[in-house]
Amino acid sequence: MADLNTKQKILNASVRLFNENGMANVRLQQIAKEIGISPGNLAYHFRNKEAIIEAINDDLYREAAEILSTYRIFPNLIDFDNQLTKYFSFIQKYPFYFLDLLEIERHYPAIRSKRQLHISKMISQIRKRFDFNYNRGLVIEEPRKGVYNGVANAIWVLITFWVPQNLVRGLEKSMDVTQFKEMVWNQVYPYFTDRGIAEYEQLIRPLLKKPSSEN
Amino acid sequence: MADLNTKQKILNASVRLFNENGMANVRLQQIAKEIGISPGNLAYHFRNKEAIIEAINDDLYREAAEILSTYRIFPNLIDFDNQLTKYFSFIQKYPFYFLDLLEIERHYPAIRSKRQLHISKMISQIRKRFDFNYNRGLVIEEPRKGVYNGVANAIWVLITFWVPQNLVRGLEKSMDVTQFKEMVWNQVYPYFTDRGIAEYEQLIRPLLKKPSSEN
DNA sequence: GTCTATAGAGTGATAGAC
DNA sequence: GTCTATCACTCTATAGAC
Repeated sequence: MADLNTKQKILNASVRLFNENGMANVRLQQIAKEIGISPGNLAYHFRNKEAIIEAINDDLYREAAEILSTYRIFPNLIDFDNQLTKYFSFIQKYPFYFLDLLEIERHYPAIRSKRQLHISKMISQIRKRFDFNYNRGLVIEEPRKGVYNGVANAIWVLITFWVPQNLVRGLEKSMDVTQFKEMVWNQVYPYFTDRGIAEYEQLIRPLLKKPSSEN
Repeated sequence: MADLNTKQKILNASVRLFNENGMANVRLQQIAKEIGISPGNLAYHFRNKEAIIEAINDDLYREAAEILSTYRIFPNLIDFDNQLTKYFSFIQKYPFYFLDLLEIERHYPAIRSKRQLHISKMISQIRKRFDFNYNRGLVIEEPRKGVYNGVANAIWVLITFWVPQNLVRGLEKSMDVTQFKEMVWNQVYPYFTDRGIAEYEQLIRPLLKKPSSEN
């Protein structure tokens, strides 16, 4: 473990520096210096900066796709809660990616389409949960056409930006997965039926109890 | 109106270009070219790029502060709904600012403290509305300490990032103020008392009816 | 695979004439 | 107030030795 190959060292250092300084502000020399190699050597392993970013991007989407793939035949409330837990860790691992999204899209268009596709999948998966839970009688019928699309969109915004923005504001201390999940669940709450509220209170609410601070 | 002074022309062109390309990607020469002046002339009016950004920032905060200042002695539900309408226009006017937030903070620290202050004011004003409406019997008592701070925070994230992110995703067509406001109101909904729900349905819901698309 | 050294392409900012 | 010309600097990418 202590002796990773140079290629992997470069990727690890890049992610670390990107998270700290933002992608646009990290110089190739800085990455090289960070792991004690020369700029020339770095260029030997990655043709250019874009190649580094694409490699990171691939890793990142592999992880993201894995989270999405846990969507099951029976996507109940607990299932979604589990997914949220995983997303929380994921976003904490790559905050730069969500803060630099627009810059990435502008400078590396190849990455853009991949991302747009993933966002669509994510939102549509969230959207499908409404249909599923409507059939189970846990959420009400869509009040007007497009409402649940809107809610799914809001959930995506919160999942995607709540963590990085709190990091930027220096609130990492007061940020925990419980708060994150409760916030997301609040998006669904207005659309629960009585049965939905009952199931939520029984299955999910207990999971959102703050762990005692003495730990 | 057609003959603004050069200083104002520079600011207008800068905002336009920043919105299109992102602040970091707009060259001083590009701004100069946009309004048909030389780079030297631009430098005469603004010492450097930071001076341009600070001037825009000042305008921007003047507008933002004006919206916040409409918080009244009697901040009822309609009052908040009005504020949301104003915020929606404001954010549409300066989307670059919310997308480039992190870059601005990194490169122009003077701007950072102003922004942090404004965010705090905004969130704390949202937070105060919960106390006020608790006293009026429209929202329930805070279930646990910190919950309403969390909701106020989520509302801020949504107000701040929903519009710019939908612009980035190319969804400006399907984006309207009604959808925006309904999404924000959904944050409050889980905490309404029965009386709160009644007042919401009576006063706010009618405002959220989509205008007929034939217009 | 790794190094040193530097070419090449901008970009922000300035000098000085008009 | 406005212009042209250019300096000083930064950063990416490459050349070529080991």
